Amino acid sequence: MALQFYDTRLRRKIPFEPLAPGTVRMYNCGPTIYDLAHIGNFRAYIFADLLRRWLDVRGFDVTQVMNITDVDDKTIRRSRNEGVSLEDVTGRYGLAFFEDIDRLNIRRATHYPRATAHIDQMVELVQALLELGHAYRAEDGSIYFRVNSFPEYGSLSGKRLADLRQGERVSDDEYESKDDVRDFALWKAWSERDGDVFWETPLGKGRPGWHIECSAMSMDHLGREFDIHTGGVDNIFPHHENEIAQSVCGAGAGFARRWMHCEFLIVEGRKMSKSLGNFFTIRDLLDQGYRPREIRYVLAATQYRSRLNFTLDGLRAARSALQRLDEFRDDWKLYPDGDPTREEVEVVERAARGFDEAMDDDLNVSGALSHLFTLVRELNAMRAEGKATAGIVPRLEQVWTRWDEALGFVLPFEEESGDGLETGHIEALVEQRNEARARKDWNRADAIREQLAEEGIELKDGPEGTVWRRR
RNA sequence: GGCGGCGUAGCCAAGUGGCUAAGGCGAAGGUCUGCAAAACCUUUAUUCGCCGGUUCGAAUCCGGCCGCCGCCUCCA
Repeated sequence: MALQFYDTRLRRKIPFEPLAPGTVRMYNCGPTIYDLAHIGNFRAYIFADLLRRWLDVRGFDVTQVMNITDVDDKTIRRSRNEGVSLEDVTGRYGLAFFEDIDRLNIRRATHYPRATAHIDQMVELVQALLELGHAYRAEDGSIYFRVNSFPEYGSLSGKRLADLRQGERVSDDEYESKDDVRDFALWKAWSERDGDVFWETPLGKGRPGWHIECSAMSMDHLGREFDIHTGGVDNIFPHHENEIAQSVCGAGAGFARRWMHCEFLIVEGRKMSKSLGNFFTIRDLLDQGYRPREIRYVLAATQYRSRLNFTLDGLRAARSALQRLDEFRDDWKLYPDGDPTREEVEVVERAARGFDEAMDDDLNVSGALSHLFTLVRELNAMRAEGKATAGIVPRLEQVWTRWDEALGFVLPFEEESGDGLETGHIEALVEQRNEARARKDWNRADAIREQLAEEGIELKDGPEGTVWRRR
């Protein structure tokens, strides 16, 4: 089966063919850095990461752009509430964001453009929209996009322009000067509330609207037309709908070829919210003793278009599952010499194929994992029967590495395995202990085991020998 | 009101017309073992919210019902 992804606009899976063979240009809606991101946000970033990784594995040359929103209502409000500068707030939470994505083993995107560094591009786009008659300046000096000027408006979300009249909750005085409640801000004229956050531009004194940054930055870094645009389902309307309108009208091009959106997550079966006390940041979970790798596993293991039920139980289950993978890797060391058997080769190749097919089919990570775990079980069973051979290990290692490239949690993270102890030193002690055990000198053997335990090394005695692992 | 989604074993979660309904966690047995710790193996849904229908054949398609949920102007 060929590589295919679900397209939000078409509402079905379609084969993936990039605009330029062999290269993919992708834009991901990124964080607004006004506070710590929560696990719901990270599900979206993990989704983008899984997509990017799979395209990497599939041999595409990927240019990945994720925006950083560093000026909007929320960042401004926060800086005012704290009485600090906007840069203070965005600097702090921008740093936290990168710390968190590193911890979660999310690959760095090619570019992380910031809104405040692209004011010129936004101004240009708004000017073009004004000239083309798609935008107008309202009494308050703000500039709005005229939704009526774009007949295709609503095609992504499946909303018809005429239906959008309904929810007229226009009580907010912010909207008073718009011609039509459905119109949205491209440029916000400076107001008291903005304090010292403003730019003097040909459009006047003010700041950009939220939607315009993604249009300007994606086109700046990826061109007027690119392959994939991702985000959370909540971005479909109005954010992405507005992006399309601005971009297509302003640049006269197709903008994003396809749209992919990741579902929400809920926590313990309920919507995540601060009032329910089920609101988690990455740091909250780390403080409770959960590991980044376990968080990544949970966020990745459910197919991105399904709603994910995030539970602490699930994190514990992830720990057990990951431990099973680690044990399996350790056990390769014990496979007796010999050429790979036909059966072994079949087990490995079937799993390798199954994994690829599942991932090719709209990133079905759950399906891919089932093939991975089936391989673990089958090879373990063969080993228990003395039918596993060291001859299979090179191929196994190759496949395993590919799986880690794709998922990012198959091999242990560096930070969790390395502690500076010399391998030679450990193996010498293990050797000494086994000599002691052979002499039935249990005191000596136990002393060595304890010594190693204090250094964070765990021993596992089995019929084929002793393996050690860093805890 | 408009648009859309979901309901699969104790929990999480694939599968969306046809081999025996993936996989993980948990649980129960067993193996290994100087002790210990762990690990490994096996078993664990005659059935896919309920009721009808279409079909040679449905968890998968259609209709109805019950339950849960999302979006409808700045929330991943």
